[in-house]
Amino acid sequence: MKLSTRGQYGTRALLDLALHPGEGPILLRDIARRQQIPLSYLEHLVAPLIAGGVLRSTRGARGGVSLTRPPAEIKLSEVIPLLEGSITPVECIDNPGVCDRSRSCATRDVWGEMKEAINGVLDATTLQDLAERQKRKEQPEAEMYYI
Amino acid sequence: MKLSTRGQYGTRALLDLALHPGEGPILLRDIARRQQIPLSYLEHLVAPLIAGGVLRSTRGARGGVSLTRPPAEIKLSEVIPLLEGSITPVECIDNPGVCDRSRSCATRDVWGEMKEAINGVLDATTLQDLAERQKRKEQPEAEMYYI
DNA sequence: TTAATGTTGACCATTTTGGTCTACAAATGA
DNA sequence: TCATTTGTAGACCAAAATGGTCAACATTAA
Repeated sequence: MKLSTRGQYGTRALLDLALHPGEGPILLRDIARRQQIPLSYLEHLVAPLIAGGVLRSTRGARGGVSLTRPPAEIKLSEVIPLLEGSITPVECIDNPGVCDRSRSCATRDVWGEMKEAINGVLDATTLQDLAERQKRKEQPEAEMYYI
Repeated sequence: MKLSTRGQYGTRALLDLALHPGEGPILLRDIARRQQIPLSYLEHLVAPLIAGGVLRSTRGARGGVSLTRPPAEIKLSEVIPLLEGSITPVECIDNPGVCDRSRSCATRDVWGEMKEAINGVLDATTLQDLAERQKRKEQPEAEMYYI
């Protein structure tokens, strides 16, 4: 039940973009540096995000990548499948035909509930939410003084 | 975010045992046949379940494996970690030291929520629950007549 | 036109997955 | 006691997934 580095890095890259709104295209090189992701690997991660309509790229000098929509309108439930493929814990949830037992399998029901639980978390989180949490973590003093 | 065959097969094997209560040791060979699991692979899956105190084995003629406790007292949240290792989506949840960024990483929070969501489903499901669901699936006619 | 970008695809080493096979240990029952 | 029936343990293996790197190329701004 692990998230691969594709999902982890890809999400970090998108959060990085959400933290730099209205600055025009952001260099992959800068995202890679700030998020500690190998540039040549990050290049592969942006491809499915562009294909999925989450990112737009600008080539050439002063190029880079930018979000196609405001961060508040991009949910992780949209983004993670682009990076990782379906989040289903077992193939037979999305595609019952892969197993004879699907119709009458009690364990399958549980894996279905698990998928819904995971999706619930991803669907409730936008890039805006991530960016706000991140900003809060970087100024912990502010609210601490008032406790 | 996939469950490996270890978790799938192991859970099916335990469900199989929960469906045969009070019959003494059950042959691995029979579990393997009913659950369509290669016997020589199943042998490897029972080892961690025995080590984890969920199964007891009896060697020799008339041997087999049996549950150490009533199915209602065995939750999937106990069993799945034995088969799959920790269910955490990313290592830094269980062990923050693996990543510099842990302390201030907003994405990490989301992976933590995801872990809790998954654990919630597993913790709410016992082998007894699975067995009951399974029996219901195998006699769908019964309640259908009264709808 | 050239330098600065992103794009694409080939390539690769390592790890994980999903097993098989063989030798062995223990218990039963004849 | 001995043959048979079980589970146990470990070595071994092929295939796939993971996590990259690298080089050639396409596009655009200055």
